[in-house]
Amino acid sequence: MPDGRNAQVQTIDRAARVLRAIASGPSEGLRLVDVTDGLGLGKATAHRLLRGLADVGFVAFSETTKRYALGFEIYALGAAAQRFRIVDLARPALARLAAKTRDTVYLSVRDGDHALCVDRCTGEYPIRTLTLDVGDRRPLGVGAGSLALLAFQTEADIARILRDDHAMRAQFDGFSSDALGDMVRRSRATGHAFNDGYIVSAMAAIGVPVLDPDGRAVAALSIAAIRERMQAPRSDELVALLSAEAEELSQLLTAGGGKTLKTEEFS
Amino acid sequence: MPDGRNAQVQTIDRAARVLRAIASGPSEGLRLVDVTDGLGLGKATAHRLLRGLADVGFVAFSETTKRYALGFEIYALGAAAQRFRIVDLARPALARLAAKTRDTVYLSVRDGDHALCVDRCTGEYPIRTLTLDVGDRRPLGVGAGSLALLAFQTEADIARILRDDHAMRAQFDGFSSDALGDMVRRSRATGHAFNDGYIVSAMAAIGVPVLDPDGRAVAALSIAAIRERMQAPRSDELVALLSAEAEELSQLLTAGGGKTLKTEEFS
DNA sequence: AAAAATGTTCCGGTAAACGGAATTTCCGGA
DNA sequence: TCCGGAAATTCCGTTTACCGGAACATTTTT
Repeated sequence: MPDGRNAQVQTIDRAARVLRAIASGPSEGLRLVDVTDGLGLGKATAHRLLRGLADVGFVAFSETTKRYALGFEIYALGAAAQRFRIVDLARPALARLAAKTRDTVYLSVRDGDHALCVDRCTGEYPIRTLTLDVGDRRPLGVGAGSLALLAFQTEADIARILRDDHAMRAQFDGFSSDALGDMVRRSRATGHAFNDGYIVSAMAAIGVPVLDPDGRAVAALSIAAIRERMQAPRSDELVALLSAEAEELSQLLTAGGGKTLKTEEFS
Repeated sequence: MPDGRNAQVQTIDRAARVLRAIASGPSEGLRLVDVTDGLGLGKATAHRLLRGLADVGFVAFSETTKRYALGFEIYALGAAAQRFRIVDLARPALARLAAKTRDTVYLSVRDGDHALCVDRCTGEYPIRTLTLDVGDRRPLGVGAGSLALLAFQTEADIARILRDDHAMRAQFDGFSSDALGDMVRRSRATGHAFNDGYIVSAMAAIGVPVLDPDGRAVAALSIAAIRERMQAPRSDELVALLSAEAEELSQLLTAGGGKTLKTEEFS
């Protein structure tokens, strides 16, 4: 189940489900029945939604094949979500890290007071530690990547988050304001975050921030593995590898930041 | 006005407007009032829609700044719209062509029986010919890019389109099935489409197909200018430039096509 | 501290969505 | 070419989910 809660506005919830179904379907598109069966909607309802989505350009309908695919407007909206441009830029780095270390590598960005996992790359080591799925959120500070993000926000922000966000960390053990404050301090000192089995005891993770020119974290690279693979000599190598890629990413971001691809406006 | 008709499903129509408003707003996001004022919605209505969109991850809400920005789900959907990957791949080519020729360059893809303009790059020549906006649709065959797309579909498809789509070409002069059939034949023979003022009399355009390995057009590059700039010696150069870029793009597509970026599934 | 602007919630009326069923279109097989 | 089944589309009476004015809360400005 993607997100537990559902439906403040029924139509939006359903439309979103439809779009996700189409997105995860074959590239030639879905037929009406595929949507109805997949989502348990009535034919009439699904049809009405699809037509509505087609009217606004979110899906494209092929008269000849009777199939629905994602439309250009969705692509254009996605391209306008500049905050996530880093996913494209970082993908090669993730792939390199996963290949070199054989472990699982994550990319997270800040989303409000949460860390949002926006990409993941799996290495070929046989024991996999898939703690996070793409799209998952964690309170800032909980997890290596999340901690790296938190530790390199502004001091004021960190203070506020430590103070106010206690509730959203309640379900995790060992993330009281004080404990987390210590972790933040250590992370700032060393330049990287270390999660030694705080969440899942058999595994550990390292996170490093991707900094903007002001030294604020705009993203975090992290790597997770079973604890045996995160011990002394290897962990240092991993920190070095991550830091190097993060540094390179920072430069890519500031370099490419200026010449923001300006797709012509609609509206 | 983006698309003339509106509202099969009111909520979807409104939600789409909201998303577009956010997309074309500042990157720090829009406030509730910005949305209400911009779209003429009531406060309660806009608020409900925004919350619904936030619930499904289409917008992200910052508690601290009270601003709404595009959410990760929209980005993920956009990235899943593989058909439009070509836009990113082609952008450098468009930029090069616009710089070299100083004219306006377009990228179009087939969308049903229409050509859909998916990107545009403006050269610095003082007389600009902005016939197409990004997002605009033209019946297949009407316009240089559109004609290039049509001419390199399968023979059966071309025949059907010539036969059946007369109605959608009615508002354009000189695009009867016979006339268009001739244009198609000429385009197939020469490898490029030429539009010598058929639509707007003072201007002309050249289009070339971007072919897949089977020789089917998946996109078209086109360039438009006032007719004076589209005469004999220069037009040949333009055809050569366009063809070269189109060829390169074809190879990029087939090369990059295999290793499709597989972002992990949500479900 | 008051005032203005913005954000959030409430709630009854009603338009808009719902969905079962009828109709039409499409497609594969004989 | 015709037929039968599956899918797509439309119809329409029912009802629910959305609407939006207004009250309330919060934030920002003066």
